[in-house]
Amino acid sequence: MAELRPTILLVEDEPEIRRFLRTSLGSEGFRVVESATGRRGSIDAATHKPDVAIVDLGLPDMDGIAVISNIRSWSPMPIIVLSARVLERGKIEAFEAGADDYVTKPFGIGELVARIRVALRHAVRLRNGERVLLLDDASIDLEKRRVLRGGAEIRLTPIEFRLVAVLARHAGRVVTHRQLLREVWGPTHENDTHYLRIYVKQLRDKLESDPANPRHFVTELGVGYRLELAE
Amino acid sequence: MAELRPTILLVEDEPEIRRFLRTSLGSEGFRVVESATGRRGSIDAATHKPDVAIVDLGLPDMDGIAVISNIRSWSPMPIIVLSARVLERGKIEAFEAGADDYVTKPFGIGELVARIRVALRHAVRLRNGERVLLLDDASIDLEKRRVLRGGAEIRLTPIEFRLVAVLARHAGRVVTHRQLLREVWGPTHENDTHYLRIYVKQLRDKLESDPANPRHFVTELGVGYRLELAE
DNA sequence: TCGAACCTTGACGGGATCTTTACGCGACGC
DNA sequence: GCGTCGCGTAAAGATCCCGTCAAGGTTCGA
Repeated sequence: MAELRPTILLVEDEPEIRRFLRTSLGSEGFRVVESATGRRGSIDAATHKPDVAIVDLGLPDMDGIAVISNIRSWSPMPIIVLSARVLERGKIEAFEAGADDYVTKPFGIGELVARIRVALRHAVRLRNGERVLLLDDASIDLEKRRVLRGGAEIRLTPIEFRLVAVLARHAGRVVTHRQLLREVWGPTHENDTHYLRIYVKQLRDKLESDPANPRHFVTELGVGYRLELAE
Repeated sequence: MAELRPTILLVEDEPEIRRFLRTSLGSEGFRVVESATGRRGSIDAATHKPDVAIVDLGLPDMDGIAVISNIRSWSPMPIIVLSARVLERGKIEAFEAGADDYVTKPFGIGELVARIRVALRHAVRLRNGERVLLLDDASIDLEKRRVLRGGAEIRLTPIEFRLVAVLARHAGRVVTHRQLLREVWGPTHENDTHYLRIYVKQLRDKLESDPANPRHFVTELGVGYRLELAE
């Protein structure tokens, strides 16, 4: 019969961390497949088709970024990055390569499990290719290009709409400043992160129930923004 | 007596898919007319005057795009495209040829039925079997090319009529400037957005109860126009 | 041949939208 | 404690887009 537990691929070279995660995640009800190198990780991702991949950035043979790009070239599976570096530009590179989330060592197992659960939820949503996004308070119909909030229609300007559209396409995943700017304003404005602050605020004002404490348009400090949909 | 069930023309070469859709759509209350080739499809569209046409893009004898152009040259009937290609190219071409909606294989029958219903809802069938669009104040008969308002007939010029027809086919969703210009004036006038302003105003003057505050011919700033039908 | 209906073209004003500039705040490192 | 960096906020200026009016120009039928 089919395996019911979600499968997690763990690409990590340090044996102690592997052992630690094997037992912790196992007791949380996950099935764990381990790869000690980037090369094996890329292969195991294809053969085991895990529900989530956890990739350490500090791999010996192959850069973790390469593993991410590799997986992302053929699969939309959620990828969570594990890294010791705190404010490294590796973080941004990881997101641009297609990572979904990022956990810095040392990390609490509770935090990691929570992020895995979030990633699994998103994956389910992605599979039905929903074209109507639900926020707590509002709904966004990408096809009809319409936004409703409490029954009333909200007007979005062209740029505002393009911005939600890009964020929505990567819903639940961080989109870097550069990516957003490139897709909305074009490659010539890749450095005008200022625009983002302005327009994200406008979207919050229009779509968040409490714009001062955004629950959906989440800022990832130093990296970019993430659109979190309703449960 | 007249057939009450909506008629659907299915232009599809693969027998299994035809059989699958014949039974599924039949049990949903539709009458299905089948054409195995593009050539026959173009003919059947004219003879059976279906309420909706479903066209597969991967036809053997004649490209599905050609079938769409063919139908669109003489009828505003809703056309839903069926295609295995994930590629954007075919999609865009289909829309530019005049398709109204797009479903990619493999598709759920539920999704297809929903889209058929949407396409049908745009036109209301009257007692005598005619299909007309209802605005608060006026009614538009696309087949007979007649517009009534408060019992009296309103004259639309050829271009005005083509413009409502295109908007009506996509009722409820935005149609871009480019698309409108291409379908009404032809590809050589894709940039003359000025025409649209003029003719949209004329349509508003003729069909809106308060032309200064249009409720049906809605402008989407920087994007295009949208026709909003009565509830 | 003439006129009416229709389509095209140009000009202008107002408003929505985008861009630019400025400032406050908290986190962080020195 | 101080300066820097990234972010949020606010508001003014510039720009773009749309609606409107009106004057040619063309087509078509009377």
